[in-house]
Amino acid sequence: MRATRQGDAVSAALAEVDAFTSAQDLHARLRDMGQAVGLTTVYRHLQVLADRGEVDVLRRDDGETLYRRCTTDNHHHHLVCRHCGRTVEVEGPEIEAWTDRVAAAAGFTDVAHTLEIYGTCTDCAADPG
Amino acid sequence: MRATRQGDAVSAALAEVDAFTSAQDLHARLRDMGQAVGLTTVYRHLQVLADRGEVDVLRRDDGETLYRRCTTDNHHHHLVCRHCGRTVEVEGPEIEAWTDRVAAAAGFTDVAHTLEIYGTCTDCAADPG
DNA sequence: GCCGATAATGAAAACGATTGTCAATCCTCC
DNA sequence: GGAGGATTGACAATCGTTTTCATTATCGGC
Repeated sequence: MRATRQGDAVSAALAEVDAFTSAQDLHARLRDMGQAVGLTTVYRHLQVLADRGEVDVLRRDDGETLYRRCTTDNHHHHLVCRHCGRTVEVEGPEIEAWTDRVAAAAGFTDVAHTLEIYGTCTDCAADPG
Repeated sequence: MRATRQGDAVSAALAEVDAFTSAQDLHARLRDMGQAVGLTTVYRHLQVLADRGEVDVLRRDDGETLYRRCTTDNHHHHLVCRHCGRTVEVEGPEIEAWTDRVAAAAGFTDVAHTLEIYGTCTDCAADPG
């Protein structure tokens, strides 16, 4: 992919945000930064980054898709604040072992899993605004 | 909620399907059964059943929402065939303990989690058509 | 068994996130 | 400094889902 102002801007915006963020939110954030990028283009870059495994993808209950640049390349899960989106990455080898064991017991192959933990972070618990 | 032909039909259709099923799929299934129910009505009943905890809800990667009448009322997870939707319910007390422990360590409160396991069931592995 | 209040239905329109279209624009390599 | 091909972005289209609202059906009271 070519280096473009828009691509760089999307990557930079992602790097600045710790929380899981939607495409629309990033679009607005870029506009506010004076780095306006078309919404379509934001979606496109997010898709490419997701395909490459450079961002993690999460789907909110209401259907909006959230993206986040994670710090580790290892398989991990997320502890996500349901108010502000702030996220802690967690690893749990015992979880992987458990899911593999359960799936094998049922005769399932080609196994993958999704696990996300939702809660209220300390900041949001202190300031429920 | 009043007893209606449509409500009964939706519940009956759900009872007949083992797999996680979409609203649109149920709608078509009902029509084929000669028990046609408006799509809007199917959505409405599914929403009510989901709110009551009588059906479990799952979101597919493409955004479609899937529903399933589960056999246990206990908190459990799903081992879902990504080809046919056939589902095995699994419980994992150690998972609950782990997520609670991890969340507490990070200071998160009001914790919940989602965990689904996806794979290929024995039937679909035998007949990849 | 009938009636009326009111809940349920469903066709069509609205909605919202996302994706496709396509002409204009921008990189990159020569 | 082009030429050529990828990238952009305004707009329209898509698709699952929800809302609207006039019509229909249910059920408690008579």
